[in-house]
Amino acid sequence: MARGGEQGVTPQGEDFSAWYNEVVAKAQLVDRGPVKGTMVIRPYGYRLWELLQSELDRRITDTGHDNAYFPLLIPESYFRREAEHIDGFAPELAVVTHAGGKELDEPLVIRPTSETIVGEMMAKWISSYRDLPLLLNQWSNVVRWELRPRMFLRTTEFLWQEGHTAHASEADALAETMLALGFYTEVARDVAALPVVPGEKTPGERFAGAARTFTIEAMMRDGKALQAGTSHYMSTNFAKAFDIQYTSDTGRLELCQTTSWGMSTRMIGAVIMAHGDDQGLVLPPMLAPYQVVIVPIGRGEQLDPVLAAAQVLTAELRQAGVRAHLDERVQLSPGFKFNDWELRGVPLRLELGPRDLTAGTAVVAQRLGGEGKRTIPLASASSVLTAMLHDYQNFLLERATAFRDLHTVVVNDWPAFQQAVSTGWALAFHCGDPACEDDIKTETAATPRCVPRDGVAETGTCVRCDGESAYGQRVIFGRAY
RNA sequence: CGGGACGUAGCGCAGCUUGGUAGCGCACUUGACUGGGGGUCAAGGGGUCGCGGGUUCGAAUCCCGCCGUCCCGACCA
Repeated sequence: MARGGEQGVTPQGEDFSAWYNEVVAKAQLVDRGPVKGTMVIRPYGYRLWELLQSELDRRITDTGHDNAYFPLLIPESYFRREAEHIDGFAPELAVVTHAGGKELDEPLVIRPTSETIVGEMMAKWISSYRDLPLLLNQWSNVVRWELRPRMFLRTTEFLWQEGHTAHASEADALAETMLALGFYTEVARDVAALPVVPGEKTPGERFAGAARTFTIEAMMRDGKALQAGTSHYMSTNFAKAFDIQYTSDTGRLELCQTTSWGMSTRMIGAVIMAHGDDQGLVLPPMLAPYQVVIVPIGRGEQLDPVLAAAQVLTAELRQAGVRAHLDERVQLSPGFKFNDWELRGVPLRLELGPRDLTAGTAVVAQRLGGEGKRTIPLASASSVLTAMLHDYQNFLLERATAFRDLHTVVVNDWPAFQQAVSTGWALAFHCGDPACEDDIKTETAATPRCVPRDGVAETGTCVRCDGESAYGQRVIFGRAY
């Protein structure tokens, strides 16, 4: 077992699922709920979501979006108005048929997403081009009755942010779609230390009812892909279904162009699977509920001055903007606490004992990537730790980027493709035929993850069927969660 | 809904082949010693062995049925 500071390894293959479930439970992020696929998010796990939420919400509201709240229960008839939307969501809807002691005249759907009810209200709120753009966002919970739930990645109920906007022109709506994709790319990279690849979904992977679907794809430590955020351009599909219209400056009645975009608690699963190792969770400082944990050491009368100094230090660090936590649990040994906090992903640990106190120092250990333990002067603790947290955040991003690049292979033939998607991603030409996508999935379990946004314009023949490349560039294929 | 595994203390498991009235580790309680990498010793508390039926003097163990969970697929943020 690796000690703090050493490079951790993550179990591979079949052991990866077991490892993931164990980490989620041992780090005390969640418990299983009584209903299959639901999770009780514990305080430590919820704090991760809060920190992610605040970073994302700032970017959303700073760009002119307003938070609002729409009802959890949606009349079933709303879903029927957009044909593709209902087709896509029907199998996973949870429906309330009884309430108030009797059967309802019309069943109520527990929202799986809010396009329909937001669309209904947008139609009432928009009448002139002067009302556009309408930029709304909602923080909410949604329910989707998934066949195979998995903590954070695919729970029956999950928390998310859903943006819904209406625009006058296609160009404005597309710009909005890309703006949201940019929020996600930035939050993933700068907050979660995930080097995601933004790009467009192929037609077969599009959101039900969307004209174009964009995604950010993250690579997990077993080489699989995870869609960590998504942004949709709806064209006038929902505007037609819900009569979202405006009178233009030339007096003509026009349909709005709408968008929707979301990021969910799945992001926490991505962080666990992209950074974690056999010692447990690895958290980037920006997301860590506790960035520094102070473990006081000593017994009996020796402990009192240590505790007093630790309390002063904790206050100082908090003053300096560091999320510091003093572990005052008397019944546990220091060694136990070291392991406990490593398991829970805390970036830095500060050991403070009688020997340090007389020397005016403390011992720092970094969860990953450091050079073992380091002794620092107490007087400069806050500046040293702040710098270390900054470096550690960058280190995790660089490490994840190197991992992703190492497991992404440019391929031109089928054997190389099969090899690449068995351990990571393949960059390959594809014909765009859904039947060919299905064939590839049957053979390798890999699906097209996205057409990368920053891809190089290139042409070639399909890696599977030798047909003409459909996207003018290479497509990322990989197995996915 | 297919394919596989498993249900025994709060958690993780052994016992089942070859029936004899339940055990181990962790956790919990009390005390002492301890405390710089998951402490030691001592004493304790806690279980309708998933549910129902059958065979038997006797079932956690053998037989039949049911229920549930997890993993691999199909659905998906």
